[in-house]
This record gives sequence, C-alpha cells and structure tokens, in this order.
Amino acid sequence: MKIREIAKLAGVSVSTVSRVTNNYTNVPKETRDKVMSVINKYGYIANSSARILTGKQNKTLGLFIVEFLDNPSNNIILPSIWFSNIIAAVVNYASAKNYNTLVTLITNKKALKKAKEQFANKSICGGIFVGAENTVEEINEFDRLGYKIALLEQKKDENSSRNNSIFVNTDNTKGAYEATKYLIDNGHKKIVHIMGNKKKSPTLDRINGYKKALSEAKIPFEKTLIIKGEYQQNIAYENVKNLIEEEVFFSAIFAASDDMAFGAIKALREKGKRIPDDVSIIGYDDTIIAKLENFSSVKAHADDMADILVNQLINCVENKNKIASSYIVESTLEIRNSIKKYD
Amino acid sequence: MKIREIAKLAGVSVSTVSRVTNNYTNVPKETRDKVMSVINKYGYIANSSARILTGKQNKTLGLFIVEFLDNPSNNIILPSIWFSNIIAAVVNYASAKNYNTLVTLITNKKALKKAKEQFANKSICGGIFVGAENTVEEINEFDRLGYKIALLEQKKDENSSRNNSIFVNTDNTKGAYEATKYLIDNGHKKIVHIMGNKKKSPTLDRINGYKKALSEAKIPFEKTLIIKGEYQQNIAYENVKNLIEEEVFFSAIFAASDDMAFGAIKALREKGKRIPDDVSIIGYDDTIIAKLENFSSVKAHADDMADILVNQLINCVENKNKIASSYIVESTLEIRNSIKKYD
DNA sequence: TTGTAAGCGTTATCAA
DNA sequence: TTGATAACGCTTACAA
Repeated sequence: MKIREIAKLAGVSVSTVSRVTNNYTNVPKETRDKVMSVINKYGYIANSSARILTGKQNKTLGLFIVEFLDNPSNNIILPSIWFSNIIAAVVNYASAKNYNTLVTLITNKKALKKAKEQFANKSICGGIFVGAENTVEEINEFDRLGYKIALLEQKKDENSSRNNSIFVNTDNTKGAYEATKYLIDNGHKKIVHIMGNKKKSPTLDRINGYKKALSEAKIPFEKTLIIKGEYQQNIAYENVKNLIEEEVFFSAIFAASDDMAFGAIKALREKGKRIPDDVSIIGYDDTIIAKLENFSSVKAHADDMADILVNQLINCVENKNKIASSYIVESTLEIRNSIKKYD
Repeated sequence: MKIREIAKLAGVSVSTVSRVTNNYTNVPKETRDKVMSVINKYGYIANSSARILTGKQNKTLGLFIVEFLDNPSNNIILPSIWFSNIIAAVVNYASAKNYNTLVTLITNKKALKKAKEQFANKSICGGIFVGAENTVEEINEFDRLGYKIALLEQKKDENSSRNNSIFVNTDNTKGAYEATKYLIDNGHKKIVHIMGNKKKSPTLDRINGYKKALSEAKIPFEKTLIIKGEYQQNIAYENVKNLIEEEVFFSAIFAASDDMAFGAIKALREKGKRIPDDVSIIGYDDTIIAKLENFSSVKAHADDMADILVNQLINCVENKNKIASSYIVESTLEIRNSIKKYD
C-alpha cells in the first residue's frame, strides 16, 4: 500500500493523506476520518526512506561503541560486561520513548565515518558515543555540523565550544578519592593504582582522586606504584605479575576498572597472594564480575547514565532550541570482603 | 556532497558515478580512477535512504526482543542477563560482517507491526527474533511475504512451510534430560521442575526431558512437583515458597531457567533451607547468575547461537537462493556445588 | 562505454 | 480546506 493508492481509495489527493498521517491541523475531522478508515483497513504504513528523503526526522538513535583495536579481529563487546550493560540499558530507555536504536561498533578511527554517514543520511536523529577517547576530533566535527550527540565519559573541552553535545560523567575524582581513602583509613600506606588508557577522560581524574587521598593523609606519592592497565584485563594481569616479580612491596590495589581489578586478582592468585589477607583490592564500575569475585568496587551506575544519555538526547532532538549540557552521576563505594584492616 | 556534484566535478554523468560506487564492471579503470579520486577528495557517501528507495538492500539486521508484558512500563531487558548477552553477541557478530543492528523491543502483539514496517520499508534486510512465543502468527506471515528471518528458540511448525526462516535451538529435551538424570544418579527421587511459559517452544521440551529421565529411572511422575515460573524470578520465588508452605516434600529442583532457579534459591533461603544440604538445584542457560550464586546449570551457549543466527541470516540474505534451515546448538551440563549426593 | 530520463514514495510549496 | 507538482538523491532501463 502506497500513499497514492490510499488517496485514490479515500477519494482525496496524496497531499491530504500526507496531512492526515502527519497529524496536521488543517484537515477537518470528516476528511480525516474518511482517510483514516482506509488507512486502517489496508494497514498502510508510510515508507520511512521516502520520508527521510524529504527531510523528516527518523525516530532512531545511533549508539556507537568506540574502542580502537590493535587487532581488528578481536571481539570487543562480547567479553565486556560494561559495554553489554550499556547497550541493553540504552535500548531499553530508547524503546520506552518509542525510539529504535541502531548500534554500530567502531574499532578504528576510519570507521567513525560510519557515524558521520548515518547523521548525514538522517538515518539517525541523534547519536550516543560510548568508550570514545577524549581526543577524537571527528566528534568535535559532528558537533560543529549541528548533529545532536550525547557522550558517556568524555570531558567537555573548554576550548572547543560544544553546543550540541550532552556530557554524562561519573564523579571520577571523588570515586577514586573515596576508594583510596577507604584503603588508607584501614591502615594501608603502600597502595598500587592500576590506571587506564590515558586518552580516555576518566583516567586522569581517577589518578587525581588517588593522589588527593594520599596527600591528604600525608602519604608520599610513589611513581612506581602507578602501573598501566589500559582498561584491559590481560595488561593489568601482566603488569601486576611484573610488580610482584620485581619485589615491589604493596598491601593494597586500587584499579580504575573491574576488568583490570580482575586481571590483578588472577596475577595475585598465581603468585600465591591471598585476598584480602596479603593484598586488599578495590575496582571501579561495580560490574557483575565484582560481585562474582566478591571484591569492592566504585559503583558507576550504568543504568542511570544510560537513562540520562537517552532522555537528554531525545529532549535535545525534539526541542530544537534546548541547550545541551553536562551531567554528573554520583558514584558510590560498594564494600565487599576484599579489604584487610590494619590497626 | 551529492552524486550530481561528484559527477560534475569528475566530468562524467551521474550514472557513471553510480556505476563506480556500485562496483559495476562495465566502467574502464581510467574512468573509475577519475571518479574515485573526486569521491575520495570530497568524502562522498551515497545517501542510504535514496538507495533504499530504488530497491537496494540496506546492510542492517533487525534484532527484535519479544516479550509480551502485562505491565508495559516494566523494564524487560534491563534485568535480563540472558537478553543482554544475546543483544551484545548479535551486535558483535553482525559488526564483524559489516552489518549494523537495529534493535527493537516488542512488548505486545500490536508492536509486531514495527517489525513488518521495517521489512516493508527495507530498513532492514533480515530480522532476528528472540524470545517470541511459538504461536506468533505474524512471524509466519513475515515468512510468507518472503522476509528473511532467523528465530532463536522457536520450533519449526511442520504444518506451515517456513521457507525463508532459519531456526536455531538448543537441544532442550536432552539438556533437561541430563540435568534430571544427574539429580537421579545422585540419589534424588522427589525432584521439582519449575517450568516456563508454555507458549514458548523450549518449555514443553524441557518438561519432556525431565519426564524421560524420571521414567527411565522408574520414578513415578508427580503432577504436584511441576510448578509454574513463567521464566520469571518473582513467580518462581512465590511458587516455591507456596510449595514449602504446603509441606510438599522434595530434595531437588530442576528449573527451566537460571532466573527461575535464582527465584527458587531466594525462597529456599527465606524458609531456612540450605543448598545443597537440604535442597539440590540445577538451572538452565548458565548465565552469570549461576556462576555468581554457584549453582549448577545447563549451558545454552548464547554466543554460539548468536553467531549462527547472524551468519546464517546474512548467508540467506546475500545468496538469495539459499534454502533456510534448522540448527541445534548442543547444551552441556555445568556442575557446581549445588548438588548433594545420597547413597 | 556513457548519458538521459523515469521512477522509488514521500513532503512541501504554491495556487486555487 | 484541498490539489498539482517539484523536490529529496539515488539506481536503472534504454538509447546512443
């Protein structure tokens, strides 16, 4: 069923049918009813591509999972509980507002053109970016082009005026500060921090929170106690193993992600260290792996963030004047049996 | 950049540009290079809506999460580890083949027209249905209309000739049989089965597997030991609690899903029953909750199923002649410390 | 090998 | 309040 056939059957022109399907006010009830009865009888649905081509907005949000990979054949989201959570939550909240979600994985810089393409084609009316490094210039460009975007864990760059972007972050400095302080309050002094990929926005904040807690407690900051994990389990595992082999002493670890915390736990176990008897540990994100392995973690409230990303983006898309802004979702410390107290 | 502008800049006609972007063979290398250099210089990307409108296929798969809800405001996928897993896995495998995934939640029968719409509009070139009841007539209609679909856990109806559908199932009867047999081999005779929604295809098979193991062991089947759970945690919780209050004796539970097993565990704990000392338990799906709560489960290999769903569907979409068929993914019993042995 | 022009199914402009 | 018609950006006969 095409609009022409409906028009013919209803005895009106295509423009009238179009006015009806678009809920325009300038069509009298009588005409509307006549058209609607034909539409309902034949189950007519307007073709979305044709609509898009004339400039109408499509009720579809783009969800871009960004993780640049050295080896492109790696599965990136399959093993990441964090990404799975976010995808499911975004789909859920978008659906509640009657929006579909078009999900695209972006594993290298060039693939960002897929996002540009979807915006330019109007396949999507707004986009959510998850996992993107802070330095991705392309995303600045999307903002300049007037595309509506929402970013999870990206920091607003004070230099570039991002007017169309929504920023959703956790309070990374505070979360890291509290985790470190908790360890200190339990008597720990030699605390390792496993940091993530420096190009991602939360990384530096979490380091700063860690440092702040140390300095408040007058514990000297030691460079050797900061090790790299790149937000990946394997890398954290290797580097913690190295640390132990180098016989660097530490009594606790604060890892900037649960994945890295889990890598550390594997290394500790392999080296015969017990948790929390020999080493105490706190992770970040509070994904299900923290519950599973029963270690403490800073809860990042993924569902709440997805809720804000989706609903603020839809607000922005629907009220074209709305000024986009920043949101901070509070993080909370979930304590489990992974911390030893020294008196 | 539109095709016209590219054509003008390259000094050719729009049809030639179109031939180049569609990789047609009847354009000499020289012309192709000339056109490509302009395309690359200006970063031209063909408009997908315009392409779809002329009848071209869109490299997008529809993923439909189907769960009919009494209360439409319930979140359905947010709390379901099973659905989150499947979504992430489908997105992952589709992306590997350079397909996007358009995810739609379907919470009532009427909403199935969204799927029809996407097919009719050619927004998607194929659809994956997860969670659909076996009796959904609309899906039969999609098949008749020639839409390419892949179904997770739906049974091929011998009466209706589904020629365009791909069926992916686990071996439900065998999985249930082995779980029940394992309990019997450990000396259990009074085994409760918590069954799922009868309209979903795996439910009856799992009941049959349970019955088969009982009859093989010459244990009489007792109707009172089969209780309803509707694949929902809460319902299983309530019905197990009732069973205990009615003082029905049982020493083990085989639940048709991990969610229901977890509901049962909560009820047991509340009633002061220890696992496995008082009651042994096996679930189904082997989601992360089974690992977390350390109970045994029949592993349904969600990743493997997603892999088959996506790749067989793409095969079917790309080679138009290919006959769709059925796939069985083997299930395996994961034993954890949730089973007591009687001698 | 290449170009012209019709057509895909809508919406928007303009005139009536 | 309604209807003709151009336009959206592409593909594809058909013609050259």
